[in-house]
Amino acid sequence: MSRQQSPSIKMVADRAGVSVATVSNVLNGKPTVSPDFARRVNDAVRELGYVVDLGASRLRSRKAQLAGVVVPDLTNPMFASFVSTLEHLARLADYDLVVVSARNNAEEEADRLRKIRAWRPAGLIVIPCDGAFAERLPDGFFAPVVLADRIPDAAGFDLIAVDNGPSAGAIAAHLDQQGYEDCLVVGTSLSISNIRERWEGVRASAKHMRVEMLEIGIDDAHGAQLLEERLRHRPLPGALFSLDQGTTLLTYCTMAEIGLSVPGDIAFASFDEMEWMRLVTPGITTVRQPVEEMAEQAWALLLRRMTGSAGKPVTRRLRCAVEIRGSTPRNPLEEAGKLKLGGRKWKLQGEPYSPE
Amino acid sequence: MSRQQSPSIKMVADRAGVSVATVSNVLNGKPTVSPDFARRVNDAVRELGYVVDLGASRLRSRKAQLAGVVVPDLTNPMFASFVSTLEHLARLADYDLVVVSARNNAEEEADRLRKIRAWRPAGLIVIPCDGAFAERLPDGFFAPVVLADRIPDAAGFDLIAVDNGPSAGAIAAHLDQQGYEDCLVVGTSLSISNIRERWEGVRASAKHMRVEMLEIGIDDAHGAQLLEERLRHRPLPGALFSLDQGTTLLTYCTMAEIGLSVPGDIAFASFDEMEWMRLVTPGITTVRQPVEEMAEQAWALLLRRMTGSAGKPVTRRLRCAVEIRGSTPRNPLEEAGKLKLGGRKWKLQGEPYSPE
DNA sequence: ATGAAAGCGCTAACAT
DNA sequence: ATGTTAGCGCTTTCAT
Repeated sequence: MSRQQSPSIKMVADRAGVSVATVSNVLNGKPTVSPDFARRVNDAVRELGYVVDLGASRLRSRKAQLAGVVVPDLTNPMFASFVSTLEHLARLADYDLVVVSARNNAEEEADRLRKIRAWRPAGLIVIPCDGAFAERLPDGFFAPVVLADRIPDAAGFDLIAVDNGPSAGAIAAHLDQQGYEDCLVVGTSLSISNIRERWEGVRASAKHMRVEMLEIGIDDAHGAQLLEERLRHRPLPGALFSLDQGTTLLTYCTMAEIGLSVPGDIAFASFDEMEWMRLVTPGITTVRQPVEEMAEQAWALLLRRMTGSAGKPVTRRLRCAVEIRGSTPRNPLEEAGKLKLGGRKWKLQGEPYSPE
Repeated sequence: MSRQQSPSIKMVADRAGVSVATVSNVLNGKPTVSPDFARRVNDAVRELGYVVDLGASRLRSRKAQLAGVVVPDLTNPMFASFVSTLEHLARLADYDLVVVSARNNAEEEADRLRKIRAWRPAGLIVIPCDGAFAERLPDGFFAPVVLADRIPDAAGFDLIAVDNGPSAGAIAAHLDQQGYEDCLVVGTSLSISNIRERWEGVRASAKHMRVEMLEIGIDDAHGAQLLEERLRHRPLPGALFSLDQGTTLLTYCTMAEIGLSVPGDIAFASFDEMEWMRLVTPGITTVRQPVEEMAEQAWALLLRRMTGSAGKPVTRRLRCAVEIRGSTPRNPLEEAGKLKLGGRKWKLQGEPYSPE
């Protein structure tokens, strides 16, 4: 197999019998080319299978039309969906995208962030690994950055996230109204802004219900152990609310393993929707995040910056949908006549809002 | 916000008081630079936050160190995992990756394939949308291409896939041994090589059991209708085997909607493992594909080609694991004493093999 | 060991 | 309307 070279603009020019400038003009749709020349160029392009060299083109024209995307983990369906939507939007705007995953590792994120600069992107969309993102951004990063999903410790970035607090609060209020007296809230770590906001939301909204937070960390094995200890301890809380995808999976499996049935022994709700949640019986009550919309807003914010808009960093929050299912029924243990609310389906909807 | 330029090698050279050639030599680890100069250069690099411009570097050095990856759909967890593994491997080999999704659309795939040439990748790993892939590859594509997961109609590519036939056959044999007399096999379309191979595998391995193929296409709404029609028709088959992820989801929901219980009314098995399959009760019997290994092999094959290895296209097949769960119990309707086999857990494992 | 200069493929300014 | 030429940021001879 002989490794051939890609044809260059020079070869196209020679074959069409014109100058390279004319080829470039045809390719870039400059209106000053005669139809005859244009045809000859297009023929040559087709015959050679010529495609412009983006690297060279960008180098010379100083036009970027390239954005970078950094996510914590591509195998997380939420982030995959985020990236997929961005890809679509970028294509519509005739931008290229360089996508990298930090593989859930802050060091690797720092490395990717450094490396991605080598592509000279016109802008960056990042879902940071954790709040310390700003420290990992190489200083003197010259392109605009839009952060999504997770809130960094440091200000100064355009930001798009969901309304973690109110949404988690809606679940807590629901459990409250269903008559549960205590709720175990489980999440990886309060050092992650999302988890912190959700926990605060729960605390603010649980009127009658006692709430208790359990941080299980990122290590699944250790987390499962902590969780199992708590679930074997008595009294067992009436309800369990898990604050992120990984924790939900771990929790659901752990409960099954130690023989706790949902909702017979314990009610169960989750932040983050997964497809199996409507397949199991009963279905799991969840908060569904508007991932596509988050991607759209992130792209809109970045595009604004890349096309030169200045001004103070913007923060936008999107509303989530709360999906009430069978895993959080009216508390059967509750004393009769105590609370009489508890609808079957809520939906927080309406325009996204900007807190400031 | 003043949009600053990224620093150039020239600025580094000026600041360090050396020539650009020396800076380049330091950056590329050439051994001929004196320690003193190297230090001055490194200091300047750090102070300016300089990162090489990959576009310019690649243009001049004619070194690629860049591979393209095209998958049908990033939101499919299997493909996401494939990409994530590739990303890791590429990084280890100091390659960059350009990842694009065809968004389940052959036209878009063709477009991305054309577009990705502009990056001048040294090679391509593609999971094609369908068998007609070769027609969509621009002629005169100058880089080596490795195809994964799906087999194209035309030969001439390095190929890595799973042993669809034997694995699907193992499920069919299992159902057979469990005493089911007829099995409805459901998949999107036999025009997709995977589905075709799986169906052939089923046909070859079902000894006593009658098998029937239902193609439901890629349009979910229409597919659900076809499936519902068949499932309302009597006699209902004793077992259902769904051949791909999308179909499995659709099938499982449709069965639930029309009130068929698994395995009470019908046994159920699926090709492709999803996380919820061990969470529902009973668990779903599945074939689990070795996605990571497929990515590793794909990368190994491509790397071989990119580093100049010639020779005939290679085809490799990987073994899948068959996971027997509660959704395919011994057939309760079966006449006593007819068949007495049916173990609880199979695993096809061992070295991957190459059929030729 | 270091620097000057050429040139990768392309676009843009300018000349014709 | 077309061609000529300079030069984007970098690496690589080739002098020194």
